[in-house]
Amino acid sequence: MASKERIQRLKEETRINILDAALQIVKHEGWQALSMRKIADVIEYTAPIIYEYFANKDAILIELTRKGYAILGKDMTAAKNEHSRVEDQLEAMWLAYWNFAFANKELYQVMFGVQMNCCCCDMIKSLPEAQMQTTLVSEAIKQLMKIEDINDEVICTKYYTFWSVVHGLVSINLLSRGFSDEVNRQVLKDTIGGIIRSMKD
Amino acid sequence: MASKERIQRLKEETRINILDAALQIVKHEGWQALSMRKIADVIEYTAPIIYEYFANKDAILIELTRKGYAILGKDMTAAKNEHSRVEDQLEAMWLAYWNFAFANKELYQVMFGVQMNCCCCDMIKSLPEAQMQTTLVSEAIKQLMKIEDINDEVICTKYYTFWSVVHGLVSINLLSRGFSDEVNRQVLKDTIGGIIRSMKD
DNA sequence: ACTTTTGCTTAACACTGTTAAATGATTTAC
DNA sequence: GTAAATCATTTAACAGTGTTAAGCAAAAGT
Repeated sequence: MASKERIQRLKEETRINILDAALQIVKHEGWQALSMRKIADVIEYTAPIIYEYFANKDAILIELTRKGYAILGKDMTAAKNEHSRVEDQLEAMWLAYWNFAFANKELYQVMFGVQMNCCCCDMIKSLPEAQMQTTLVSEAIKQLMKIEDINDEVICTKYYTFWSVVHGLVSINLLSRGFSDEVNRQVLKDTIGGIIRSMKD
Repeated sequence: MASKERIQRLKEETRINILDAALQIVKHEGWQALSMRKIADVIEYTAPIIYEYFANKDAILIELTRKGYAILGKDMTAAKNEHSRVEDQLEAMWLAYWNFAFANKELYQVMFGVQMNCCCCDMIKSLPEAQMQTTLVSEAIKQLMKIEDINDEVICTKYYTFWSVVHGLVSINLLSRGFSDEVNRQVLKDTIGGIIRSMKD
């Protein structure tokens, strides 16, 4: 009767193997290349047995998402516990978030839907249409800052700050993580206003 | 010999039809549902003729990306021209960016790679693992703020602001739009520091 | 020893992007 | 006006995708 337990353990092991295989494939070839048959190849089975462990491909992605959140939670908790002042805790937590994203790029991508569905990543920078945005904003920043402070890197930093917060807000909303319009408008106004103020003095 | 031009015009028309059809399908069924055969169905041709106009599916996405940048540039320019003070111009431009994203959700998604590859959007909120992050940060925010200011909505706003800027930074970097590590660290530190300071007074 | 269950594979379906060959109409050449 | 060549378009095919159903052989239960 103990063999039942051994079998149960083996089953859990292949379940983990499936997840590991999926992550391994994604790390090597990207999300686009992940397929049931490739996972099966890695775990040395055929594709249909995966459906004994996961309802479908989405279920695998969801499980990896959960895994990601678990690690992120752990990392942020650890970061918090390394500091006593709340300010430091807060800063450390977001730094942990940042570090998590790059240490677990693939998990972050599936957790928050960050990925191109075409190979244009590096090509976009060469699109002339894509430079209008940068130019427009950079010009305004230049005009707003004191002459003695004008410095390409600081303009870049300011532009980047604007873009990050707006893009962050937008993408969180596009993935329907539903904050109220009230909150959205508040954040948008406050943050942009804040950055503008920080440039004037 | 004028028939050559007529034919040329027709060709350009179907080129536009392809792009329109693609966008239409995506608007109705999402990026995941976009296929060459469906595009062909809409323009009332068979799939292979699309390759007379675009090298492959990616080329269509890239073209839509360019279209998106063109609209975004136009919108931001118009927003700028409606104001005379540079501060107002800057704010209006980012508001235009924000509005563009929701008025052209599908274009924004392909431009900046914002999309889930599994249907977990609304389900994620119910993941217990996903709440750790929110809880941890919200706790810290609560501790840091004056007692009389504690208010669920303002905590939500602050949390959201943190998250937006960090997530924005992360996703821009994950799509390899390559700012230097120097700039990244600067933005991260400054912005987080700024938000923390804004909570203490 | 016979039956049932289990573990796994093969085969299939309906899709996907993409390419090559075939077809049929239109234009060009003589 | 007829023959040749070009053009637009389609059909067929290939290799891949997620997913399901049927089959099969070994193990387990009786």
